[in-house]
This record gives sequence, structure tokens and C-alpha cells, in this order.
Amino acid sequence: MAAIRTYHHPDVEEIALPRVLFALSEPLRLTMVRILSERGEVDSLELGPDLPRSTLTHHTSLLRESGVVFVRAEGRKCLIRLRTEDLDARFPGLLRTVLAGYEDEGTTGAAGGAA
Amino acid sequence: MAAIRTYHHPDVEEIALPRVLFALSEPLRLTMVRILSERGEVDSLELGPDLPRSTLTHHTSLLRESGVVFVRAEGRKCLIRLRTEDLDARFPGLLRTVLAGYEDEGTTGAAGGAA
DNA sequence: AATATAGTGCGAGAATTGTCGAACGATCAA
DNA sequence: TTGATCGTTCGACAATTCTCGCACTATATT
Repeated sequence: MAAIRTYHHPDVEEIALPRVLFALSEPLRLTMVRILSERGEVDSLELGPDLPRSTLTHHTSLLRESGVVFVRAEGRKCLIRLRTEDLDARFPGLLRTVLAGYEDEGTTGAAGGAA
Repeated sequence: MAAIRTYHHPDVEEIALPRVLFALSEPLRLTMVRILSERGEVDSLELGPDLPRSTLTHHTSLLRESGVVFVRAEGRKCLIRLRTEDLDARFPGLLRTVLAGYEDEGTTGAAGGAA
């Protein structure tokens, strides 16, 4: 029984707006968030199949530490989902507004070619 | 009659969400935006009285080039206002949502001590 | 014209962020 | 146990961003 992978997540009150906006200001991460909103909880590889693993971990960690996503280990894999309720409790409507404004741009083949 | 100071502003369609979010992800700029939303069109000095001028120009330019604010020269001064309608046409509700989520934090003495 | 004030642009340096290879531990299948 | 796959961490490098002094132009006042 080896050490289980654990992840730190900020409490709802600790989620800071500048950090969230910064996390969402990167096209790649914004695309990840859009995928998450469409598919719910997904395997981390779905967020960037063609990306180097270390790059994927980097962006995933940033989204997690800013309070945008929740990450949990499942066997070898890494399941990720949006903290929709927490974000909505903290910044009502923000996520919906951002996603609505990003639907038309970058709709095709982003996040390293996720299809 | 010398050359009038002119400023480039992106068209409404050119305003990109990642750029806007990045512009709003900086606490200083976020505070500037809040001041603008409270006071309407203001002298640029009101956005950061204690800041070095070059720093102020830097942030003002970034906000302008991302499509968040409109800048016009008035004599020696520089008047700045939010592009509320344009932003709302492009990303409905974004500005209101962001401002609502930032009212409680950083309410005091930010933007270099603007009072 | 002389002075004071406001804004801009440039440049340098510090700080932050993004990308990615390599090594490592953990997990699953055979 | 062996081999393959996945995620993490570290380190290095590139790119971007931030801050700010300085010189310069433009404007307003006297």
C-alpha cells in the first residue's frame, strides 16, 4: 500500500478572483475549462492528448490551485471536474458568462488536438 | 497646432476574451476598473496617484489595448472610461459579474492609494 | 518666453510564467 | 516479476510581464 496521491484545493472562501481570472486568461486552459463544462468529470488526458505530460500537469495544477477545478486520483489516472458550485457561490455567473463568451472562438481542435 | 495624442482601440469584434481576462487578472488593474465603474470617466491620475507615471501608462495601455477602457486626450490630461456597452455586447454580464465578485476584496486603499 | 505639469516611449533589470525533457514512483496487465 | 502506462517533480531555458528611472513632447499658466 503506497502513498495515495493527494491534492490540495483551496476552500471556497479562499478562492480569489484575480487568480481565477488569470487561470482563465490562457487560451489553452480556457479550452480545458470548456471541455470540462461539456463533458463533466474527465480523464486528464482528454484535456490535452498531445501535450507533454509535464505541461499538462502544470496547467492542471494551476487550475486546481486557483480553485477552478477539483482533481482526484483514480487508479493510475487523474479525474478532473469543474468546481461549478463553488465558483458559482463565490462569483455568481462568472463561469457561465466566460464560457458563453468563449464558445465561438477556438471551438475546433484546441487543447492539443482533443477530439 | 501640434500632433494630437491619439490612441488605438480594438473594434468590438476584435475584443478577445483571454486578453480581457488577463487584463482583469491583475489586482491593480482590477481596482482601476472598479474605480472606473464607480466614477465613470475619470482623470488617469485618479487611477493611481502614487504610481510612477510610466507604470500608470503601462497598465492603462494594457487595459486599452485589450478593449476594456476607452482613452481620450483632454488638454494635458488623459480621460479614461470603461467600454461598458462594448464589453457587454461582446461578453454579456462579464463586467458586472467580475465587479460584483471584487467588491468585498481590496476595497481599501488600493491603486496606489486612490482616495 | 519661462515654468510647471501631464503623458509617452525607451530601456534595463527583476519577477513571473510557459514549455518540455528526464528521472522517479505508482498502478495495472500479463 | 516484468513491462507498459500514467502522473509528478525537478531543472533548465525561453518568453512574457512588471516596475521604474529618464528623456522628450505637449499643454496650461504666469
